[in-house]
Amino acid sequence: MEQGTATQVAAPPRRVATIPEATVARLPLYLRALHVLAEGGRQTVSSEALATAAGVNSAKLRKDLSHLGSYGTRGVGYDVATLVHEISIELGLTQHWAVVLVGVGNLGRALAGYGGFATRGLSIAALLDADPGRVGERIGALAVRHIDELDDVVQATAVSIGVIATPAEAAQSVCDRLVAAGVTSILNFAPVVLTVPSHVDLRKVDLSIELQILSFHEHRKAARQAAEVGA
Amino acid sequence: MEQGTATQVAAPPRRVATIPEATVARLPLYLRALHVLAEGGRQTVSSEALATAAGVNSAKLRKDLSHLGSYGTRGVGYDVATLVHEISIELGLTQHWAVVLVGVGNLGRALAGYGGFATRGLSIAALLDADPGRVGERIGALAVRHIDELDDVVQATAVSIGVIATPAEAAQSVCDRLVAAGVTSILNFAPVVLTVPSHVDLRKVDLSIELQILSFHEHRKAARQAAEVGA
DNA sequence: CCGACTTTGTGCACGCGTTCACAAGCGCGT
DNA sequence: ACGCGCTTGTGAACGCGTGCACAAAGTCGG
Repeated sequence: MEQGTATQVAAPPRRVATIPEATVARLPLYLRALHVLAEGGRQTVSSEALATAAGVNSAKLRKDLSHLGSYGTRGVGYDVATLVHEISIELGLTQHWAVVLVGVGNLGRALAGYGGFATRGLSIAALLDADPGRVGERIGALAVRHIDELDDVVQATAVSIGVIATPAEAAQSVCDRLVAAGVTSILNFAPVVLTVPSHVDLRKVDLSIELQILSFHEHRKAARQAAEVGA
Repeated sequence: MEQGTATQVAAPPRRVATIPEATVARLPLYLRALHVLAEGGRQTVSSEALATAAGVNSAKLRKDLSHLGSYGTRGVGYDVATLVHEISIELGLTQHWAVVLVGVGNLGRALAGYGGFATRGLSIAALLDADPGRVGERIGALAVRHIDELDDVVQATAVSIGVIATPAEAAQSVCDRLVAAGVTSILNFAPVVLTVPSHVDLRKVDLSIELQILSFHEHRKAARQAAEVGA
């Protein structure tokens, strides 16, 4: 998230219509709900209905959408098709992004096959792995290639997003190689803290963390019940 | 997160040492970093060092830990073993939680095999699937059983946490069955918004959302560069 | 035993995000 | 043509989370 040091001209007063990070994180949610509505033949939708479908509060939804512009009609709601289009533009999904996925273990395989993973605008350009035993294996339409081909792949298909699904030990090394190859956004599934230069965007998903948070809440519930019985 | 309606006695003024949700979400991070330090033979660690290892700010770390109590020593730092213990207690990882995983597709298989998934305190009690073709298949130490055995499994092994890794269409139905069977915490990997009674904790992980957020940032970076060149 | 140094724990201020509540705006029926 | 009802867009208040900066508290060397 750190801006700093890299770009010396630094934030021109030019309005780039700054959208809050929290809003950006919800746009994909809205987009998914809208796709479902569109497939159901729905033409327009109210903030209330869309909010319910997306699992959020309607006021929040309206404020989020207001950051994109005024695409609703008072008394009617939002045009589903228009909103899909506008959100897609905002998320950059109207253009094509090539993704390279490194690490074809259980998780990597799952990600490669994940339907919603390659939503409109995003597509996996290559699957890479360090294990020679896995190289050549076909997963869906793609064959697994060796990690040493990373530079070629990035060059050839203009990859800008990398996904790391390797074991924790290999993650930082793979991350460095991705950065060196010119990848500027990285999604990390390995349970380690990665370090990247400030011009690279890094996001992480840790499957075990969510489970531990649930454990906490179970623990809490149990403690509360015990207290009630005791009281 | 909604409290409401279910528990009629509602929040006794009894101090249960309320910990901020944001802190809870970071505790697993600290725990992981501490385990690494402990394995490296480290006895004590300063907030500065631990913060770096966990990828957060040291002031934030100290404030987070202060919610658990005063386990640090001024001028020295925190005792690694003590901290591991205290965080484990807080997260409820000192007791045993049985997890049932529903949906043994690519993702389910990955989760079942995920090392960090079954951290201390959490273990997968059963793998369930609706597809008869998958029933009987062995994954690691467990055999896949049919979803209809859900109630038996929950009864027999006191399952309190359910993980949904099914296709989107099946998720709500599976969720309802989990709730009916008595599961009180659910982690959902299916890309749909699920509805649960207020006494059930629900968390979700959506793999494609993170990727779309990266797409947004790539898009932004591209737009900014274009603006700079134009200027 | 004392003083210098290190590191925790926290009071405080600030900013972001959420929610309420309502005026402005639009369509539709009459 | 006009008012009624519905829905958006947003101003304002609030609360949570973050980060700074420092006093309190402990260690260690002399």
